[in-house]
Amino acid sequence: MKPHVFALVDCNNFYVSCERVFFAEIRQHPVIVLSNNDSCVVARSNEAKALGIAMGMPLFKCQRVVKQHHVAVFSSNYALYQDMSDRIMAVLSRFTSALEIYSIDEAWLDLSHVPAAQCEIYGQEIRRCVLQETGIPISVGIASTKVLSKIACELVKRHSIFQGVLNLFAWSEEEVDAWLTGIAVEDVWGIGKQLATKLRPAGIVSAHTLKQSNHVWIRHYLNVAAQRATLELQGISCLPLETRKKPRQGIMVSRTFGRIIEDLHELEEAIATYAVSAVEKVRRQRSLARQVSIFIHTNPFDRRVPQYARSTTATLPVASAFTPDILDLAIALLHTIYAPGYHYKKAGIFLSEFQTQEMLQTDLFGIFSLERYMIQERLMHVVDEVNGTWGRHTLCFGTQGMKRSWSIRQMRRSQRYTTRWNEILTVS
DNA sequence: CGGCGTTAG
DNA sequence: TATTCTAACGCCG
Repeated sequence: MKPHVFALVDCNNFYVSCERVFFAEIRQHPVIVLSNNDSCVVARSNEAKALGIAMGMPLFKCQRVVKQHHVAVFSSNYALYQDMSDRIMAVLSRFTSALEIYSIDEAWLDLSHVPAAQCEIYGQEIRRCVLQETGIPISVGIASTKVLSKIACELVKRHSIFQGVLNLFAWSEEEVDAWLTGIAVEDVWGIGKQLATKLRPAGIVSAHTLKQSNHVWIRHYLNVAAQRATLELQGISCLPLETRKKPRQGIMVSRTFGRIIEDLHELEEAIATYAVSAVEKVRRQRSLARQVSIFIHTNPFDRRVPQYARSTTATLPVASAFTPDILDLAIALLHTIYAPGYHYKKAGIFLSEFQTQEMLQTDLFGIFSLERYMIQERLMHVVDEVNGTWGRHTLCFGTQGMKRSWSIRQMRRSQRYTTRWNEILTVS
């Protein structure tokens, strides 16, 4: 059997790179992108990393450095990033018959059809095309397992000598092991902080020492995830390419508010808004949800105010993707956990116990009106179409409110250059 | 089976 | 003034 050839494509500092595509002036400057409410740093350019700005750091903790070094700061613009991601994935799909889109900025390609000696050139060609067609720089790691291709990609980012592509097939085992010695064990994909803490007393500190250890012992001492990582380091592929996109098992929509909410009515607006969005996602993957959970809580970081956090769950008699069904239940649930007098800071909804639309139809004969179900489905389809074409808030439910003054604050969001005609880039 | 912890991006 | 959001999986009781 031919060995697998995995190529991991990882976009460099993805959100920052997206902003730089449309803003040439900041291409050599330190740049960061912030999370919702402009609170935490979620993406950094290399220059920003060099200034010591850490991932996940609250903005207020690095405000001094940001001012002093004129760091360009952006709110996150997910419409832009998702659209750029779609374009990149479309380019990648031309280079392989099996593409696994792993995240918004990462994908694996099966390169088994490419001779090992050609893989580096092939990777360079992928890189050139993505850069030319989208403006986004990428790193490519090529190896016989997913974990090794992750490490190859990491080495590419650490060492500019690789010029964006590293093919581990081109190296001897001794040479690969030498590189693995320089990778800390917690930087191996699947080994996080906690597992690394348990491995270190056993003398396992690097990717190389993990590779040298006995995978059965690792399995018992830690867990199956660490065992798989060990085997993959040894070149034994345990993590296959997963090209078939599986529907989500649960869908969560939650937000920290732009300000404190005390009023039940405003909490209703928030829960309603998140519920509408969650059911849209359920419909997009052609599922129906049976279980609805909601939660609300105060700001756990604020020691000065009394804390309150509750969640609750209910199950629909029949799974549904009809927004009013979920919305009514969510609001009823909210009434059961709301307590007046608290400063609420965050709320969310979690939908689960999915069924496919196809399965439900066969289960349903005789249980309830199929006719009514089909009318509801068509109504939701129209709503989705209108909102898809004219913007997310074109057709809303009354409970969502009109002002939504509690919603997230974004002071520095760039234009949605690629998805809104009225925000398209103009050249003068 | 539900709750919790860990990992990841 | 101020601390993201989402998802999967495995372990444990």
